[in-house]
Amino acid sequence: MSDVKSRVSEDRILDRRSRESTNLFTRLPAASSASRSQAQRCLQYGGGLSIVEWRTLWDLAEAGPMTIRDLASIQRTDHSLLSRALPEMRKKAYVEMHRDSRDGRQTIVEITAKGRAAYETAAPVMRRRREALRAVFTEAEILTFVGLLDRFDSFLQTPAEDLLDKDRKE
Amino acid sequence: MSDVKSRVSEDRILDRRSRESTNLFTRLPAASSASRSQAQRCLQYGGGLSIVEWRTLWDLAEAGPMTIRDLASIQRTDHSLLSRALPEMRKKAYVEMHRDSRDGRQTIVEITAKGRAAYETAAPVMRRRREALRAVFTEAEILTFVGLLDRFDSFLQTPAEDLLDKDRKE
DNA sequence: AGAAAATATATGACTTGTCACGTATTTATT
DNA sequence: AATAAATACGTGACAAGTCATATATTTTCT
Repeated sequence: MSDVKSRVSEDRILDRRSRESTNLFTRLPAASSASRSQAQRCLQYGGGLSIVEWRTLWDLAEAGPMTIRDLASIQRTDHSLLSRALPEMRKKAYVEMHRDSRDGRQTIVEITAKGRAAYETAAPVMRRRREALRAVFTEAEILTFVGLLDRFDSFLQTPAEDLLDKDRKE
Repeated sequence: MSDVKSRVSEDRILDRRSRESTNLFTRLPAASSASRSQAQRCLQYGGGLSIVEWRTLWDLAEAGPMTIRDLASIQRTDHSLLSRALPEMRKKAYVEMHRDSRDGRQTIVEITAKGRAAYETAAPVMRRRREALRAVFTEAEILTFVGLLDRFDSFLQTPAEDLLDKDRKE
């Protein structure tokens, strides 16, 4: 809808937009934001968890207690995001946290009964969403997609200096 | 690097991580964030523009003056992001803004000489980055990638209700 | 023309996410 | 054992992005 302008845009604008539509550096953030929005709306239907809360409860419910570092690694996000979200989740009694006795640096996070209840309210909604996605992409297409993302990720981990000093090879 | 743990993670954690690695809803935000970080580091080398500033100057330099709505459409982002960034850019004298005389709702944004200079400082760095990406993906692979993103995007525009009430078809 | 609907922009409140840096603890080195 | 290096986490500061809502201006409909 929003693409169809009632007023005629000038060609230079349309050209620019069309050109940018193949720019992965533009497309990925856009897709990611849209995905986040859709997830937030789904979670509204499933009890009102935030995305971070949902992901955390999901991981804990499926894989059991783990450290903040493990959660961040599974969710492919920064530990600080969890570090900030977890105290709030503990306040809501979704999780319990305690220092690891074998490694005093680590915090073990564990889901509570109330956390599991919240998870089970959201889970059917989120499962439907995943099923709906599987109706759009075949298994093979998902693997292609993921393979491209793997390669894109590894490109993104190239330090900026290496990208830019392509002449200065040692 | 961060994937290789010196301490042995339990299998349940590794299994969970591996399972989640094919979850597009996890992978896309991760790739997008990594892309943003890399861009920010590149822009540090190219004069210190923010991402929003860079995208805006790029569009204005390449396609000429346009409205906020046009910029948002090209950048596939929310207009409010631009709405907030532009006054700051005007203060830095990167852009000029004036009301459209033909449509008093619209604001026409135009690049200044100083804005163009900032653009030209950043542009070679960002061009190198795009070239580096083209060394990783063939033209055909990019098109495949973009095609998958198109389909993912259109899935994401499905309203949450439609996803969830798949039984209740009218 | 006048009322109603649509559009463009601004703004407050919020979420997700990064980075840099500090502290505590553990592991590695000498 | 003592020191150095690495690791886990917490936290401040900030960027990017969304949504809802308000306001001004056009457009459309009657």
